[in-house]
Amino acid sequence: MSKVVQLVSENIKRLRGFKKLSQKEVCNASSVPQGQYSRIENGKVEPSISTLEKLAKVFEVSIAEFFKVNGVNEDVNLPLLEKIKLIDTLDKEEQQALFKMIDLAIANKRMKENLQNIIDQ
Amino acid sequence: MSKVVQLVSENIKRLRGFKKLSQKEVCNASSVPQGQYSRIENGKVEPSISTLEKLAKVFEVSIAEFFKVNGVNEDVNLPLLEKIKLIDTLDKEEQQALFKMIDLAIANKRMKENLQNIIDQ
DNA sequence: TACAAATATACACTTATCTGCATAACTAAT
DNA sequence: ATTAGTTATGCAGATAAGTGTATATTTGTA
Repeated sequence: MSKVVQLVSENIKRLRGFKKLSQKEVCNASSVPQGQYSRIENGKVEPSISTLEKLAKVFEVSIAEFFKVNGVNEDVNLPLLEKIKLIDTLDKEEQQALFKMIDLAIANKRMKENLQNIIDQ
Repeated sequence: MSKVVQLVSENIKRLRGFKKLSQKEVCNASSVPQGQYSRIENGKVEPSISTLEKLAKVFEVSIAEFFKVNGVNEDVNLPLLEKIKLIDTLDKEEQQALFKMIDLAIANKRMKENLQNIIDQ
């Protein structure tokens, strides 16, 4: 199997692990037979675009995700938009934690502004 | 044909135009028969990963490019985007602090995944 | 160890892409 | 209008993915 097919299969396996789903669950949600899905995760076949489409829907990602190399350090100083995409891939809990901090920082800023206004009066 | 296949075919056609190549030239360089290539550009078939791989090489792009809308990946969480815009209104120091935490969360996730991959092997 | 769930494999069959080749349809320029 | 270049379409055979069903095989756990 080609390097790319290997990459796709690894990404699919990784995404399933990330979503904490069994093959059966993915297959029920995507209507891809479990046997075929197993072959895909093991790089035994080249999944068609149609199949990738079904799986991307279940994993809630773009098909492009399947072809991305998740290099280790290539996202240290990404532009803001890239960060947003990455936050999307985090666990719900971690997302919530980040949101709380963001909200806190914003609320804090607003409070400062309000205090300043009062003082200025 | 599905929306995605249409997208892929449009992207391929766009890339060929961008490179100012004829179908024949692309086909010579990729060893994809011209007839088949024409069908791909017109969304008559779902190109396989192998075929996309050959074409990506000629166009000097990642296969992921074929699945991007307007050449840009725009599957972003919109409410999150709004929050990020608010970050823009913060002080530089607070922005940096938040970004550090975001990077930390992302790095942490990457580490977990890598560990998981090692365990899975 | 034994049992159950999850995953991998087997087989027959269907369907679709891929290929090679041929040729039609379209485009542009002389 | 004719020619040359480009793109679209047709067809038959080869190859490979998809499906359904069944069954090994592995993994986790009591």
